[in-house]
Amino acid sequence: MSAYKSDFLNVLASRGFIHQVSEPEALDALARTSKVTGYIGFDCTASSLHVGSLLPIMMLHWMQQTGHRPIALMGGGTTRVGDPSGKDESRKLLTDDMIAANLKGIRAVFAKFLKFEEAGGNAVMANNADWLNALNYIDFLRDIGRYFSINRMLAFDSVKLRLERQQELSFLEFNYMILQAYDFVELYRRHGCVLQLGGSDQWGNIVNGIDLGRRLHNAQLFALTAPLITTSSGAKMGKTAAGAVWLNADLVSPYDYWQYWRNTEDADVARFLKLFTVLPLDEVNRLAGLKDAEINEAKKVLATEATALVHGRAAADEAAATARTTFEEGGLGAGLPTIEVSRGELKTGLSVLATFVKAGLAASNGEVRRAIANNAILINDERVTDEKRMIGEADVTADGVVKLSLGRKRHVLLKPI
RNA sequence: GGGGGAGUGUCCCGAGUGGCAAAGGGGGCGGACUGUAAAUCCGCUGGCUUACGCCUUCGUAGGUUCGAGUCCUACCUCCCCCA
Repeated sequence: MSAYKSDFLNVLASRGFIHQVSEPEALDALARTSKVTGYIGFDCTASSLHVGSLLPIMMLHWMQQTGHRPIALMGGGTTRVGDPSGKDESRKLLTDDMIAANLKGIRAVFAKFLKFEEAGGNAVMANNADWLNALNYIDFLRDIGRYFSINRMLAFDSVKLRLERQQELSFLEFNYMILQAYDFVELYRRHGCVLQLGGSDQWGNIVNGIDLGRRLHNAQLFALTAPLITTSSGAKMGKTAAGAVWLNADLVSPYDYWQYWRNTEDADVARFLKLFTVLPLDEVNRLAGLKDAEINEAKKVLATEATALVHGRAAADEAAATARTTFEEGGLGAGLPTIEVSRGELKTGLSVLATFVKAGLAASNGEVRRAIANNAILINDERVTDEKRMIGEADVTADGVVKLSLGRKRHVLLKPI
């Protein structure tokens, strides 16, 4: 199904990771005969990566699995500049403290997907602040800047779009692509890295690095980009009403993470199984063949496997079990999100409005009121019609909790302590 | 430096004659139908309030007015034309 001879490109291609490759034959040959070192840069713009970043991480994972060496590059330096690619407006400048904190949050995720030295693997974690922060402006301009043509930079999409839409592009951001190109070359020097992977929007930035490598060291470097993943309905991956689907457990619980994947649209199941799980393709194809209601089985596998990658097998199984008792048996899943209240408060009685807000199911009392009017509020699976309804000790079930539901999908347990 | 235009509901786009909590989309949430899917239809989509109502909101700060998103002044930001 794919024309590649190397395991590396074969696996990526057959699982749907490849959008564009520069000089595919040469890279294929290289990957067949030697250990390739490749990297992806991750900017530290938030305290956690989200589902959107999963695709590049999976590429690094497969890279290592097929016998090569992945580098996860933290953008400690480039985040101080801000990548204009795909952005309509300038990003707010992050303070160095924020960047440092974000970097810390992001870093931990990689150990789940890659084997670093401490785990007996060859994966490398790097931070471009290590070399970018030390640059001297004049030296940099003379050594690197001389190779960049403004004429050509203006033609890059990330720049062109801003100019065409008459949106501000600061000189600071304009320099991002130069720094990213420099990163590539620096990693080539330090680690013999010859491949940069990334999302399709990174193509231009990566190609710049290839050019620079050729000019400075006569090196042959390669680019490989992944397609932009949207759902079949065209929505971007990883955004829900509650916000981004973060990978860190303190931001999105394994249960909610599992639910995110469980609710995948039918048309996306096969594609997502290939991209976001490590199941063998045979198994993926079998699951993808399921039709109609049976495809729900495939969705559960997708949810559990995807959750296991990020949060571990135990958490994934627990999320699956919670979902089963909650949705299929109509019972109380022990793993549902839980909030605690004192018995004293419960004895006095809690208002429905305040409690649902406290449970995070609604943002304001008004929202709960509207939800009640829409028949969306349930206590112990019983519809609430009176917004003055109080929650008291009598509502505590035999399981020792009160089940709060917004609609049929979102549940929170209220636990007296 | 001169002339012209723009900034709207804290997700986005976008209408707005002095009576405006502010049209219409998209997105999101909920309901019906289903399979925790899609499509479709319906409802909701500033805060507080049982409610009358009160409060906050149209770039910022003042002003005119019974009343300002709308008119006036200054300022900020962006865009276009001229220099």
